[in-house]
Amino acid sequence: MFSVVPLENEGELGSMASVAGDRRIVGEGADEPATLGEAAYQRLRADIVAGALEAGKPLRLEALRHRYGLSYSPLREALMRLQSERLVLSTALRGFSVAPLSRKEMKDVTETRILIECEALRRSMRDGDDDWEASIVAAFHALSLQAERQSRLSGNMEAADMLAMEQRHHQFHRALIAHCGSPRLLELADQLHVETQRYRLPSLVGRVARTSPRDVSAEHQQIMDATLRRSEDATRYLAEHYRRTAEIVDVSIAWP
Amino acid sequence: MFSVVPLENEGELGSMASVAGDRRIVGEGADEPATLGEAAYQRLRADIVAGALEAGKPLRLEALRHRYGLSYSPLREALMRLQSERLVLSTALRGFSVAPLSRKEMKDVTETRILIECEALRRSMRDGDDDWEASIVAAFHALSLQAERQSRLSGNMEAADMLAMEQRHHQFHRALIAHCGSPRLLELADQLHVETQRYRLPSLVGRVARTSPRDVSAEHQQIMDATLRRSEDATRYLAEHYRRTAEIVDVSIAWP
DNA sequence: ATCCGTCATTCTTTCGAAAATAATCTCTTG
DNA sequence: CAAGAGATTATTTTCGAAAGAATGACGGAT
Repeated sequence: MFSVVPLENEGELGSMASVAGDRRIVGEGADEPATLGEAAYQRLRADIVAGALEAGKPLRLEALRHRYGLSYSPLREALMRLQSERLVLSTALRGFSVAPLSRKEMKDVTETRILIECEALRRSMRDGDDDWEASIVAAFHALSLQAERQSRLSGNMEAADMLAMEQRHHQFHRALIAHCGSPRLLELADQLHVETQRYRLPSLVGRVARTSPRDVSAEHQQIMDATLRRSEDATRYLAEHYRRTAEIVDVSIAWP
Repeated sequence: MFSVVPLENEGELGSMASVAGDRRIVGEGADEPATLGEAAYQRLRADIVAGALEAGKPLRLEALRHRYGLSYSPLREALMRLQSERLVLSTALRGFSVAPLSRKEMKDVTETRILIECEALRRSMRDGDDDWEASIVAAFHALSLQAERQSRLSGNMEAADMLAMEQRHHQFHRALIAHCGSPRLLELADQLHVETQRYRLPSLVGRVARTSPRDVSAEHQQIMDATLRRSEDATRYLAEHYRRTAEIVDVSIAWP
């Protein structure tokens, strides 16, 4: 059922979609997409974020059709959506291409993300209740456990571990801002998160990124503590956290 | 070539797309869309914003097909895009519908817009040059002229005038933030602007909105002056401006 | 009457062939 | 040898028929 034809560039990561396994309690969970268009969207998105579809390269319909075993319609729909999310570019009658990466773009995404998330964090701190605090602590703990395991098995950082780590990380950051009360802000944060992933993931898969003696856990701890005591410091730490990451990615990527 | 079938509800505004006439200097300008999908997107968007496609109502493909004289593919692509922009909702195998309007939504859009535009204004004030200032003054002047004309011909506020006014208004606000240096922020502002239009336009077309003795021009003047002297007041006035508008729309709409 | 299947109907989604357009190549001609 | 017209190929875009899913209606059993 999975015939992933390698589409021009050799996909060193393959299709990393469908992170969650097949556990399903009732009819709930990260269920598989009901429609082929949705599936196309998810797989394309995952492949772009993971770098399996190289930035800047054109996306030929025929190639995609073979790669994913789908017809034009669902593919075009997915590409249309991805275009709105800035992961794909398209020119009128000349088709689609993977949106290119650039220093400038990364800077813009990072700063916009800081703007959005700091505001969301501020509102969450203003209105957050006990459950909100609890979910932050929980997410932090889960993240710590994963990081612990990771550092013990250091050396062979596999793609699967990477993804697990990445998910915990995302969940922690989302927990922080979850109580902001604005669906729009949360959606924006998610979207910007995906875009930053494009920059972080590929630069981490190969090397173990031990270039800088950075204690990410400590930074998270700091953000959480400040958040729980509802201090405006939290937003400062958060901004710093994101800027530092961007800085490291910046120097570790071979820009085009 | 134009057979606009009225699709269930009687479109009292018809398709208000293609604001700019047919002037075209070289090959430039607000040219017509190169592809049917793009055309579908623009017309659907215009019709939703103007209220010609009623909020909450389902969008049956067959009806759209007749209304716009297009086939499924371009329509679905357009709807997919509009979904990403929150103008259209869709459920897996149950098709599309016009995104509903709600007090809560409007509040959220307004506040998010304030967040984005105030930041963009701040950055513009920090980095703006002489050309930037000049374009603001120009946009303000054009807006004033239009408002002048409008108030003289008061009483019969036609849809065309409404649109012209709306455009000048938008151009003024865009000029303020144009020099922020972040494409993303500008795009977000545009998107949020479209969403707020949905709330303002329908509530203005029928009545002349003389419910409140509001001097909008004065507010614009105030914002511009503060901006030109690079005062932080500008962002406060801007926020107030948007909140006041939201307030007025709120009381003048018969919420569902 | 209420609940549960079954069937018909309506609507969405998908497919791949056909049309339209861009890109590339060939063959002139100045 | 460059430049341009014309033909050829590659690719995107559009179409409408066909497949697939949801909704509603009907009828029988509880």
